[in-house]
Amino acid sequence: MTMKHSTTTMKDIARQAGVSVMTVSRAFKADSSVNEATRNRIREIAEDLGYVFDSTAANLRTQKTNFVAVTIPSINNANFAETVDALSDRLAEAGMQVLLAYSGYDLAKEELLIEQLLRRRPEAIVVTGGSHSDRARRMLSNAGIPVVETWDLPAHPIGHVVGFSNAATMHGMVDHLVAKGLTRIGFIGGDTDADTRGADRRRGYMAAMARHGLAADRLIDAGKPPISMREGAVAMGRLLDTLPDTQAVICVSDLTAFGALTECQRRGVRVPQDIAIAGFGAYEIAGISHPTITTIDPQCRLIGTQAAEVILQVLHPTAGQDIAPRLVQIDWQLKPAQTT
Amino acid sequence: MTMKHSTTTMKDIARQAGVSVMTVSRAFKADSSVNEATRNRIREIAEDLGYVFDSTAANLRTQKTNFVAVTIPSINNANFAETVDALSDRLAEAGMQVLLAYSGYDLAKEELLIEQLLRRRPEAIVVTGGSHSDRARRMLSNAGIPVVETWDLPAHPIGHVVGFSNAATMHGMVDHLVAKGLTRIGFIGGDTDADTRGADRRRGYMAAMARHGLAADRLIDAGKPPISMREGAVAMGRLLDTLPDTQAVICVSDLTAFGALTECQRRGVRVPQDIAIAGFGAYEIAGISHPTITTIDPQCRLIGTQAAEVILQVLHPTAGQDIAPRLVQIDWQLKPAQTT
DNA sequence: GCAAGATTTGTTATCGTTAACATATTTCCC
DNA sequence: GGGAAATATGTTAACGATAACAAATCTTGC
Repeated sequence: MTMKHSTTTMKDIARQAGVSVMTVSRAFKADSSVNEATRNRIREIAEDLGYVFDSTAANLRTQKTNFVAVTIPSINNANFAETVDALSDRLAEAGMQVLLAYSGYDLAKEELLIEQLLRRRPEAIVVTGGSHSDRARRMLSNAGIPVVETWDLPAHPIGHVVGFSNAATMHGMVDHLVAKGLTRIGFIGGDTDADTRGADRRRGYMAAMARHGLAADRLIDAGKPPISMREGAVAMGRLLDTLPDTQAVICVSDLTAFGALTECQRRGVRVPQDIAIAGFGAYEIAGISHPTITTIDPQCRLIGTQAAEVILQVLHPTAGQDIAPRLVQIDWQLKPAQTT
Repeated sequence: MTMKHSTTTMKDIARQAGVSVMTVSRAFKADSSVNEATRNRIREIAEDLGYVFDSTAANLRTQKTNFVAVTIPSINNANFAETVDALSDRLAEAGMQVLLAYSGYDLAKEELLIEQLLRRRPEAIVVTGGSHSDRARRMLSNAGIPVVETWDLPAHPIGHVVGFSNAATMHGMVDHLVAKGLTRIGFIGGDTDADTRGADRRRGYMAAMARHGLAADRLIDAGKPPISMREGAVAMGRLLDTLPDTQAVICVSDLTAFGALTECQRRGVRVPQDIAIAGFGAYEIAGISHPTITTIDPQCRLIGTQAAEVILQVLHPTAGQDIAPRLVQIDWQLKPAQTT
């Protein structure tokens, strides 16, 4: 009720309740021994004064912050959003929160973020991908907390890994298309390595084509990440202009693929009869666009829950559990377009 | 280089540098007076020991945390993501970070989040919408920090407001459709008030129809939020089954509208010749789908920057500035579908 | 060369909470 | 009824940084 602007502390409550600060502190902990009457009186006074517990003090004293830091490349990406959502849900069950930051597909920015996050003393940190600046790697190694790299299988992991091979998914995709008798297969993706997972997919496409003895020379650069629908449409226009005999095109994501699809629709090019379109990510749109889009489901939510699981196991090891770095490989799945 | 697991503090650096802790503290502040040689030596030792500044301690001592708490209904929503992105960009310029939390369109969960966020002592808090539980309202009022409600124009604002009338946008949309000679106009949206902005849009549609003397009886319930593409497709199916003479349908968001569009495509119903489809949010898909979707641009990024602006003004008031609650009304824009 | 000011460094106390230990009070059983 | 165990509360110091003040050292001008 009271309209206090200066913050109320346990001291204020203690004074009013005629007890020590320690008793007030105990009154807010579930398991501590305080007389029920006293506890209720303290809680009432606290509510009355509009008291809000101060985590900053508790964090310092207990050396626990109860949150996990997470970096993702972009906040505006349904794939990462789902991973974070799943991670967050699982951690919440254990009373932990997520502190989210995003790098804008920029490793220098990521380094800065990691430093800022570590300053807040998270219990663990989850990063997207296996590529980081040297200093970022060093900071993560020295942080003394569990580190989980996700969405990738780094050649030299820093700590734990929950991910999959982006290149392998493209092998799966190329195999799928070749099995359908398609051979002139293109790829639409970014031109830089800023999106390392996108770049891995591009390399995977090239390797897979080579393995089939096919030319991987239908590569369309769609510019700097994030590459979304608009870029996909433009790139598809270029592909149709320059290499009209292309039979199939793999896009770095479903959003790009959908953009490409719309460009075909605008030009009267029939999909999949004239050209087949594949994407990545199992975004909602892949399953609902008309026609639907062949895609790879990287199991975004599973990545999140597994990352949470690793963190919880490492932070609260049950007897007989090893402390070795975990490597959780996620089984992605190819989801073919529904043929109508 | 050193692989310390127990955390290094300023004390360790001070000892090694032969100075007091205070000097170490100063060596990390840009403006403080420390001998250049000493500062460099301290910085080197810090780097060498893998020192990471401890914000939890600084936060407690200075009573400043340099972050702004933000709640949004869903992390997987491009509209809110853009607002947060813009907010975050602007705040970063002022050296502040964003702590993001999402409520899952649940006011009880929002209350819990707000409490958890306030415990971490943010400098300000930004919430989405103007509907909150009583306790949440009370906590926000008493927090003693700037509060900004966004994406809405609450009847009884808690503090500052940066938003627009969701109902008004639907008036604009209905006017637009009626001007095209369409009268049998439906609405696809949620069945509950959990998504308060969605509910406001529905009410806006009904009021606007009434104002034109038209029946607002073509309401299709698409279920509980979040309502996305799948729900839009299902709802459109129901609409076409039950009210096939409908001339236009307004959807609670562009994602829903796109889902509806695909259902029409699957059924061979021509858009916009047989039925016009409108959405909300100016999502990328509205401008790129084939055909494109008439939509309302709520200026997501502008909401974010303006919210940041309000916060910065209130936290660092320049001379002669009033301290009255700000009301920033955002000018949404109707973006008609491109007629081919 | 020396006082006055500028620069650099140190000392002490503190932010709000809680672990660890100490003490007071109650309960319970023989 | 007395003493051990259980329960309830208090005291002290600490987490790691920094504001405020104090002191030491270096400049500078005349």
